[in-house]
Amino acid sequence: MNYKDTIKLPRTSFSMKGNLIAMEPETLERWKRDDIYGRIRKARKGCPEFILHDGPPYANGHVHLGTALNKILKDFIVKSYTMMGYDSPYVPGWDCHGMPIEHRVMTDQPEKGSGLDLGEIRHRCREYAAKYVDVQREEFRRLGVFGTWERPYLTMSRDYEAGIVRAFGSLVEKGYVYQGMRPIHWCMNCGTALAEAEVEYGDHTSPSIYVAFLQEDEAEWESRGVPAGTETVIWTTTPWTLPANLAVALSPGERYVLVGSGGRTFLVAEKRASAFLRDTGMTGEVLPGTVFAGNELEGLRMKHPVFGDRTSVMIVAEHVTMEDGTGCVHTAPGHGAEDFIVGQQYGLPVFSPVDERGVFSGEAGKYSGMGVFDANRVIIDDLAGSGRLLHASSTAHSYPHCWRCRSPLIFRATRQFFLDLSRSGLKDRVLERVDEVQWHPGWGYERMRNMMSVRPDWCLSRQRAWGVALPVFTCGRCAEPVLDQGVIYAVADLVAEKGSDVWFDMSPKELFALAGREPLCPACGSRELERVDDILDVWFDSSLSHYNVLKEDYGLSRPAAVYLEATDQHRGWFGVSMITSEALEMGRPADHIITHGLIQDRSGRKMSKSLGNVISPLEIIDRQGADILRLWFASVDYTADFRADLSQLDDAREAYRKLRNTLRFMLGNIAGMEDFDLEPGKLAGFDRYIYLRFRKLMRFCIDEYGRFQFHRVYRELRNFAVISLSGQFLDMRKDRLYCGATDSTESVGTRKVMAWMLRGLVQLLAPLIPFTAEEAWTELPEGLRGEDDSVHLSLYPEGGSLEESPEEREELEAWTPYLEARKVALKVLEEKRAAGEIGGGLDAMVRLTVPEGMEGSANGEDWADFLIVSQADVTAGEEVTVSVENAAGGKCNRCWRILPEVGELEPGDVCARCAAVLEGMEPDD
RNA sequence: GGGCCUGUAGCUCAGUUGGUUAGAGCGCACGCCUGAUAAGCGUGAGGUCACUAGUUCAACUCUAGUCAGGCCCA
Repeated sequence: MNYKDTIKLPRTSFSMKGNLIAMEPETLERWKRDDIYGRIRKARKGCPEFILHDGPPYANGHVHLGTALNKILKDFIVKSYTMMGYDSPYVPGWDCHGMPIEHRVMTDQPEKGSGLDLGEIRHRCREYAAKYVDVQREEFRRLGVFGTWERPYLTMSRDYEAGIVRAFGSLVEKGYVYQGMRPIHWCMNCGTALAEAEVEYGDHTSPSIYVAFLQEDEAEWESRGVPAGTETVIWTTTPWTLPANLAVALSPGERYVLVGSGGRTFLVAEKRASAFLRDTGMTGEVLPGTVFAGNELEGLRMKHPVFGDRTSVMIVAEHVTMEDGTGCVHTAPGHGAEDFIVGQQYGLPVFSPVDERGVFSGEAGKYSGMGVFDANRVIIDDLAGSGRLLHASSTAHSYPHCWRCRSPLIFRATRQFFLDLSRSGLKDRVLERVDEVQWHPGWGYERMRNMMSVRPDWCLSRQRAWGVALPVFTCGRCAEPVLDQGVIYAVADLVAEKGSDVWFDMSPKELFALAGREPLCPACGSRELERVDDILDVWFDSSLSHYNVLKEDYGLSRPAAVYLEATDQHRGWFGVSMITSEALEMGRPADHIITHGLIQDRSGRKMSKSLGNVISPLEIIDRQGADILRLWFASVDYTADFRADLSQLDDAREAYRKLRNTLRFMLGNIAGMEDFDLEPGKLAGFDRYIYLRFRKLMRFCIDEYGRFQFHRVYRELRNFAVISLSGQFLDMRKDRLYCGATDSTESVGTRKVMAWMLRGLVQLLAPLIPFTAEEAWTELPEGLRGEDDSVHLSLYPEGGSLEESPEEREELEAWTPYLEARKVALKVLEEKRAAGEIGGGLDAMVRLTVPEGMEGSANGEDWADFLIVSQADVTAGEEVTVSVENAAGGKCNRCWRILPEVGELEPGDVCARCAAVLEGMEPDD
């Protein structure tokens, strides 16, 4: 007879396959319709706050894998803390100003942006940024990330821009802002500064000259062991920068030697001596016995090669290489980035006697009025005339050009505005704040400290179009900067009303009028002021999110609990935020600063379009679903760089499948239950074990969520599902669930503990796979689910209720020998199976000996059930021994166990237990 | 060149204060079940713990260095 109709097989509408591609968008729709995020906010109102403050991604392009990782990690935190009972709002933001967008807008123009006026450029940039805010917003939502998507913060919003101006005013008021000089790429044809991204490198032919510097103060040279008359040789391809020469840089650790040639003595690096002779065509040799380390010559002075009345000083610099030239590097701080930095270290002035058209100014003496490239010839001739020139030729090399007009660029120092980090001990104060922050992982602290302590003053001004203007002026008469906080604050108010474009539309007179004053230069009394139309560095914009966003308007407060960004943001957003926060006297912006690694391809290389190794998160979502992507990210330790390979996705999918099937099986077996009131004390045998194990699991996962260790949560959940549930508990309980009497104490206990675990499991999974968890939650019987119709509204058990008592610990440990005995038995069963003596476990009868005291039962569990065999014969012995033979008796046609009584009862083809169950069933059951 | 970081089975991760034959899951191989079935169960094979020196009775774990890679600077 077929008894299939008399057993209770699992029944559920929770399908085996996820079909996430269809399900997720529906769930999103439902969340939107039900305003799930708004309801969470309401439900947690008044609870302790836990604010994760969003570092704004750049509003350009589609979401890539790294951005997705960042947002998903943030969502893990927000969702888990919400379920821990915190009020954890999430306000996403976007960084909207800046070069990449401006560059994009300009290159999209047929004529590379020529002909567009400033207002039009800014307008197009704004539209471009707005477009990508929309694009990315939808992509982020699709990931299942909860937040105020309908009201994010944008650095280009009027409020935010006004906040930038106001904060700038405050920094001016506190005296942090000053004007200084700094060299930048300059196009003398367009008369404009260029950002690095606008520079195109291409071939260019330049002069190539060797120039010998004469000593000054020969006695000092001799005291360092350098013979009088020794000439220091430099090599350069930009003769026109020689008038601005202030120093010669040597490598501190390299060896320098004297080369004798034609009766003269030259100082060059040992490694460059032969190349020097070869290139100049001179004959000569290294003079034996005299070697100097670069740093032994520091501070010596030379006569300036073109201006006899000026001097040049010997310095040492790390950037000096032995790849070309003489190892003695002509240094003009006004004409090179490295020269500028080393010049700052030596306190050299930033001398740049070249105007915006590339013409020498009055400071360039006899060259005044000449174009710099025209002056090359003249300078070379002068050097030849004075005997300073050792050799001249020309060389083709890679040289920076203007992206727009293609003409070669020059490096030219310009006036820039800086934030003074030494003012009021600002840097030291920031370092104190760094001490207050909890860094995850811990080395973030070292990194931030080291970076912050060597950080130079922050250059705030940029000669670009797309950003917030520095609200400052210069005097038309004396050229001094005019920084007026009163005007700045008045401008901020107007920006709040009309946006940051207003600056460019108003005259100095009108702008001062906002503060009720006439323009006036405090230095010279002139009323002729000029607007500075520089914009602020975009880092300044985003650094102020703590100031502009962590406030009541957004339902937030400061400091934030968490900042979470990739490790490159130590110098970026983390660093600049710490600076402005402290400069504005607002303390630290966040309690915890977490970093994640960067995403690379399988071999550790950066992902880039040109390498063709890019993995798109959007593609993964389209093909597999957001929960798979999220599970993938949950599985890795994000603190290290993440070598992403699509094959890892197979593993995430497998994990998902296993978790889903486990939920499905449990859902199927609790179908029809109404009473979910778990009484742990009444649980017996392995039910009790699994109960204690699950308590431990919950405790562990909630702790690890608290510590932002998602991959540990993932690992434990997955292992628990695979080993403890699927491999042990559920497998072991199939007989009872299917064939046992539904209303027996054992069946009821098993179902209750299973239902309880199911609910907990769905909750623990919710932050990681929010869509699937929600789907499972809706499948839970109402009595189990409780009042929350969304899993994301539900709360984890209080920490205290999960605390492990010593008794509980002991009780759990008591199971170890039984589980070990089970392992041994399974192994012997496998041997018999391999030998062809048995097939399934139910064919077997196991004889085992176990240590004294274990023979009665498997810790309250029937040994045969525990081993999933038909019969077990257990006796006390010295150690665990197992032998397996074919079970004797008849096969019960209902439960498939082989038992001796089968055939001796009525009906004749079932066991005693099944006979009794059948007896108790209603006829039409 | 500097600061910080990473390197344990094919993959993702554990390895507690240095202490017996380095663990797990997945994958793979083999087998079982056919009442979780495009499911479920079991067994097994996989690692000179990047490398080299040192400290120690003992090092994946400590020290120094090397190699490979990453980020930020220069």
